[in-house]
Amino acid sequence: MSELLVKQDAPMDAYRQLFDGILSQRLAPGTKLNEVELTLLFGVSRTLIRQALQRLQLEQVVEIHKNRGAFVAAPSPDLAQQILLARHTIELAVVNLACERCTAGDVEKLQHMINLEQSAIDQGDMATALRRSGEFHLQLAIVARNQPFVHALRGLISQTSLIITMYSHGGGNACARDEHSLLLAAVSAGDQHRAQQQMAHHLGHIAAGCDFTQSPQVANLKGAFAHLS
Amino acid sequence: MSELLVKQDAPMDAYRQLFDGILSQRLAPGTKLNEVELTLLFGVSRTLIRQALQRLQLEQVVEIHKNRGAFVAAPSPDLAQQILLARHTIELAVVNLACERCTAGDVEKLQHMINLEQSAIDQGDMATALRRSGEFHLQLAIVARNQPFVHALRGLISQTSLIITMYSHGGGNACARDEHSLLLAAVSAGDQHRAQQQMAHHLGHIAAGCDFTQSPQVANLKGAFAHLS
DNA sequence: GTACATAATATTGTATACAATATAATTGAA
DNA sequence: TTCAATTATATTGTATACAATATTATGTAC
Repeated sequence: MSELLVKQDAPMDAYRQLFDGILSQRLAPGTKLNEVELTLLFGVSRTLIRQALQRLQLEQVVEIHKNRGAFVAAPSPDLAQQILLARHTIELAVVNLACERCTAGDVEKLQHMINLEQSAIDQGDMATALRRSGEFHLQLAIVARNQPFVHALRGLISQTSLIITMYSHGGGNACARDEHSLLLAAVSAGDQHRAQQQMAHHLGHIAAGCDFTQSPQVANLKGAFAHLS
Repeated sequence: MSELLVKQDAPMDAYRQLFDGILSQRLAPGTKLNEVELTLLFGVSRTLIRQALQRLQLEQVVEIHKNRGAFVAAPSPDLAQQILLARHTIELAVVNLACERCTAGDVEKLQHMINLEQSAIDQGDMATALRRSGEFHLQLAIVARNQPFVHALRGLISQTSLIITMYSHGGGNACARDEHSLLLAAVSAGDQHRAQQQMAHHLGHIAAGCDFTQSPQVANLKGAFAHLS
């Protein structure tokens, strides 16, 4: 009976593996995503690989250059700031709605996600923590019951992960748990003003932890040097 | 020499034809989009048709049901209101940025688009007018110089067209030209407060022109009845 | 005639084959 | 050696072939 639950959705799997790889920082910004390599890695044909890549492109996590191939996105400093601004706008609206519509069940789920994020931090797994942090924010949009916001935020949160990878200098986001907890407290209390303040403060921290003045460190040379060993 | 300019980007063409068809209301919400039919219409293989359909799906203009096929999206009343709310939030932010960044060239381009929209109205071609109206709003986001907003609005504007097709009862959007002109005046003057007020008023008109209480009129039965004649 | 079961067809899902383009390697000349 | 031109290779773009699923049609029992 359990075998029935292992329904393998091949196209979704390829997409999700790539997505997780990027958000877990195993695939650095700028990395070339060779189609046949991915074929061998995931055991599906190029058709599905290309489907996954196109989807990731439309989420702005991957860039596809005609006849050149797909690359993990590497947002410029200018674009990065556009992304953070857009996120700011949408998340303020989201948290506002969430205050109105958050149920007891929602609070429980959000609290659970905070705990998961914290346990990743405790284990020193910052990549997982970053991914979980993003999932918390996305869950807020789900609680807000606005599908377009969920859709837009999915891309923006993913891109934020790339931005942090590229521009953040260290421990600026260690305080995330407290901030998420404070945010959840305000939301579950239905206090829109305080929730928006918390969200603005939280997103401000992310931006403050980044340095956009120096050119980004695109670490895609790693693979190019690997064959010399 | 002119032949060189006719560089046919096949995948984009298929996408654009479908997109225009939907936004010009030639393809009603709920219409089944048969892949081989589209193959014959556009003269490209199913590969490119499926690419275009996937892209339209990610813009939420098309729904794809596994093993069932693709359909022109038909947002429910609930989803429709989520879409209009999201659009409201983003367009207010956009118009705010546009006030700060609008150049003389931008004003000229926006004015030109208003004129195009008006000429379509004058000719009684409301489908084209609706499409041009959407292009004006999208151009505002371009003027705002925020790529994520452009990206999100592209989908939201397209979906709004579907919503108007499904739920709007007639001449509610005839006043569009005046409103766009007033909006442009405020933006080019850099008057953020007035521009936001105009935008809110304008989007309010769209929502006011719709009736979400009665169930939507999905006109995809037309084809089903055609063979009886 | 209706309802169900079964077979035929149509449609979508995935993999592969071929074409077009870009990248890398090789050769030759200055 | 260095640069350019050319060939060879690798990679992406598109079309087609086959597999899996859904839809429709047919037939039979009641």
